Amino acid sequence: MKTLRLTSNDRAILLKSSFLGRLPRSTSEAVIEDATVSTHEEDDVLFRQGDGIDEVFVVLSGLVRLYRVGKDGREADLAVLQAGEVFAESAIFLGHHATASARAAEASIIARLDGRRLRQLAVSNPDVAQAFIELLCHRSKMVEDLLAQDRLHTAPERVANYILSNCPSGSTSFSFRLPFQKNVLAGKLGLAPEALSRAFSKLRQSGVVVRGRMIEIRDRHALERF
Amino acid sequence: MKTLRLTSNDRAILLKSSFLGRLPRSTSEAVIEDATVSTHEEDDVLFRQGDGIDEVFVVLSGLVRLYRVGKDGREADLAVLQAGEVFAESAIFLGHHATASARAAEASIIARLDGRRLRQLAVSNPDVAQAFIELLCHRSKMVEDLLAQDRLHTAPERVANYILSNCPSGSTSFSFRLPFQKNVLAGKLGLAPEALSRAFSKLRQSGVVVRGRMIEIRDRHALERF
DNA sequence: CGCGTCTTTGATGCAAGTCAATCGCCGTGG
DNA sequence: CCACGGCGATTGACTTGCATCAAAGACGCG
Repeated sequence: MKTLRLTSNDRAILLKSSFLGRLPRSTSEAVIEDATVSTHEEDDVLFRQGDGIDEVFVVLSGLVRLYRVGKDGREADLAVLQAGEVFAESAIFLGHHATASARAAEASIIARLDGRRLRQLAVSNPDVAQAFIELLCHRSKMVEDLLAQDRLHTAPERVANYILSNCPSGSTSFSFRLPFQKNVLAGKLGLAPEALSRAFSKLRQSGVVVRGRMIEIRDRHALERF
Repeated sequence: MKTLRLTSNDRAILLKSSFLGRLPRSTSEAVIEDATVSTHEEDDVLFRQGDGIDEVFVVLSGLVRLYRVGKDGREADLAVLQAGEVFAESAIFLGHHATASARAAEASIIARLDGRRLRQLAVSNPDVAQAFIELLCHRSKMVEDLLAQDRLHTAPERVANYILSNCPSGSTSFSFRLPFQKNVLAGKLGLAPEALSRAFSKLRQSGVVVRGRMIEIRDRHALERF
């Protein structure tokens, strides 16, 4: 891990991030004033569940997995975060402890915003408070979605829903590129990699073609019925 | 369902609720000024996923299940809420749509707080914004906990953890009363009732005795090891 | 071209859901 | 007071979905 300065590209991503993107430009510029940046290699651990942290993290590039570990060492993903996404935001309000561990799933660049300063801003500036509230609402909804998927759907159904969520509702046929390795997708969906593979091959008969990271949907409606 | 006025007992519960309890007394008194109250019988639906709602709900007495339904009609619980707990708080910030359905799991009394007024307060009063932020942080953590439990632990382990979470860490032996029917507990843990039953009987050999709603733990440490 | 890594496929085992039958508890009414 | 009926809880038998282990196949990169 190496610490460095903010490039102008980094600034652009920060300003469009799921948190700062909700703020008026002047405010967000002020917030990133003292941001720090660090680079991490694949598999670097950013923090562990229970660690004391007082920062909010933003992915500038790369991929971060948020997970909990069971006592046998297995890791269950709670979220997979891409450029522009924010994480660990509740730690700064909740006893300054990480509620999960975080690890780079590929080489990544991460920005950190000081927790104390953000808390001050949240009281003095209603826009900042509002942005936090909306961010947290989205976070809750994300996790609720995951939980509901886990409890209601089988592996092929979860995969179908994931594909559909990456698919514009207009067109009947469509194709897109997975934003990460199948390995990581499996984790995000709460599946073993083998189960993901089998799910894909079951979906082939509903018109889903997988080649490498490219996913092709021949008939959106066949998938929805699934 | 019947609408009625706030009793003084209701007020006391509201003021200690997970949301209003974080506010200075003068503020929280103002917030509940225009609260409305309604009673519901067991199995009454309060709202369905996707319904337009612009209120925050507080359980005054009884029990409410928050759930999503799969397309086969099965219901997966996202939370089970008791007196003093707040729900649907993110709807008022997130497009005024319920992200889940809610149903009384037993006869219940529910208070409603006007969404528009709360949003106004959240911008004008930093304390209110802060209370929302903390509430949402807790909500996220709750759901994350559930997801992690589902993904990392077997049924008996989840039940053991549930028991431990109702158990003071000091004493080695302990007993308590389930706050609701086993049926409901099963739903909350993401299990079929039969699976919960089997889990309990597996835990008997670790010193857990179940009689009706009473749970008795003979040796806390045996459970922790499980 | 060859090697390592990611992915797929196959075989097997276990956890939990489902269906069905029984049990226990409690309240009702004879 | 006891018999009955109803409902929640338990138990058993079976099925299913997924994890796991092992091996082979595909892909990318040096």
